[in-house]
Amino acid sequence: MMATEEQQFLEDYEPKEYPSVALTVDLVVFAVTDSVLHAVFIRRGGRPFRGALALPGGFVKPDEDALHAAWRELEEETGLDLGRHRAHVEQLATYSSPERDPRMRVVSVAHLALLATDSRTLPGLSPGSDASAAHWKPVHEVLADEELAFDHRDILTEALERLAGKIEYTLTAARLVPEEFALYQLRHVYDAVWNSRLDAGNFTRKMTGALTDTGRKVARSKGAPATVFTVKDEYLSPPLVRPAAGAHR
Amino acid sequence: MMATEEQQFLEDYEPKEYPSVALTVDLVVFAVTDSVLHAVFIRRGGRPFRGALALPGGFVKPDEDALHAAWRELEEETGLDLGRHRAHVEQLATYSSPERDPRMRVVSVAHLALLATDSRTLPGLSPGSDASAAHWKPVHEVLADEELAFDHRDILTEALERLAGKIEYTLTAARLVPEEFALYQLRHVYDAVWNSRLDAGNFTRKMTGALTDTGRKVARSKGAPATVFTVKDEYLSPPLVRPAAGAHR
DNA sequence: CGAATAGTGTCTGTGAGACAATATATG
DNA sequence: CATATATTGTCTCACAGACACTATTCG
Repeated sequence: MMATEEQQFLEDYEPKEYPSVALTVDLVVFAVTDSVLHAVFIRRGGRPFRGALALPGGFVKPDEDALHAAWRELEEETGLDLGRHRAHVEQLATYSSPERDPRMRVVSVAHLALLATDSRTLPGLSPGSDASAAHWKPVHEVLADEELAFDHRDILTEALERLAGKIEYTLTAARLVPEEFALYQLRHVYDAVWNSRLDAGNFTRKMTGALTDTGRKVARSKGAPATVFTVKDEYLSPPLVRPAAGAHR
Repeated sequence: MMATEEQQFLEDYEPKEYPSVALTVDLVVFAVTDSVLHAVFIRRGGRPFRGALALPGGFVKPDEDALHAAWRELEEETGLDLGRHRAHVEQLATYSSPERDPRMRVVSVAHLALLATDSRTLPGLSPGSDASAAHWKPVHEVLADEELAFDHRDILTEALERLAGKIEYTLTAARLVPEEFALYQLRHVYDAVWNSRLDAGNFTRKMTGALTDTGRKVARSKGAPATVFTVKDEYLSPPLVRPAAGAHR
């Protein structure tokens, strides 16, 4: 029996010495303040790509899967208290070019992380031992002006496109806003991600179907008080349509 | 300088002995015949999961990325002449649970592959050295009746959902028919994937905007001859909406 | 009061979906 | 001619988007 299994093993995995790689996760951590989409970056101190911006990340440990590693790194690298920020983490894509890290073969499973904010202040990054100066930066400015290490520009771009697409047909945008929120907060998330100015009236009508009215109101600096909502349905039907700016790739 | 780099290396990659994994690709290969969606499976001869169906796959080599490995395995495991079938391959997701293969730590990057058919015959699988009895099976029947090895049921389900979602707003369905095709062929793809019966008239009107009329016609066994089209736009605007059956998840 | 904002009302155009009508092929 | 299919036409309903309007609050 044992011999059979061993034989079978060899049959399935022909090469006795199979290739092995180092497995990491990279994180695109998004949050929105004042209608501006921000992400967490780390300024690289050493080679390669010294001085460039990089995404937080780290190794996947032997006893965890990639998603678990992403959550752990999110906590370690950013020093965030994730319970307070109702984080959402999902897998994006895997980057496996043999040349993506000049030092060694590193395959990275990129993840998208969304943190809730009150629309005024970004989650505080209290640098832990790992966190070498992790800080928030406006995503669109970074993409326009900054050099990004490794293939992190590709990862960031893909993360942005994923988010922009996903909020069309889901209430994923609510992950970037407190559990109880006013419609203007949610609308600002859409504006930040889509670089748009959605009509407040139409937005109200289309969203309220998927939301629960708490009955409470919240005062703004000026104007009428806004109703406080919570999410009822995770999916939007019919979907919201992204206005012209780059709708198709 | 050399010392600095070494020092920096250690700074970035703290653990001297970083964890390593075996990296593989798994393939979900789809094709459509007579309005039925099929996929390629391999009946497992040995443990674990003896007798269960598995997806084709294999190791990612040291000098290639996952997508390249997927193309290579598609050729090797199925013995297909890919040029003839205008294959489309894209990354799906990465499966990294430490227990997904009881023998060792294997991380797999799942890929979706689409093969074009003339709607009558499936691409012939000429088993190469690797291909231990790879064969086509109807996807919905397999999901209903068969045991699937490892986490391949999850992978297959995710592939199906990805395809079903993607053909809503792209002409990805055209990857499953010849380069020049009649509308009924394309419609049969939608019916196979969505398990639907789309109205032929409405389908014609919505599709023709994204297609180029070749001017030629093709005769059917009965009825009027159908116009032959090619793809003009890769994206559908406005998108096609999937009818009720399982629209949301 | 004036300015700003929330939420509703209204109108118009587009298009989806159901189905009829017409044209074209086979046997 | 009977039947099957492609393609176009027609009608109705839903809704998106633009924008006006009302209500509510702050200074």
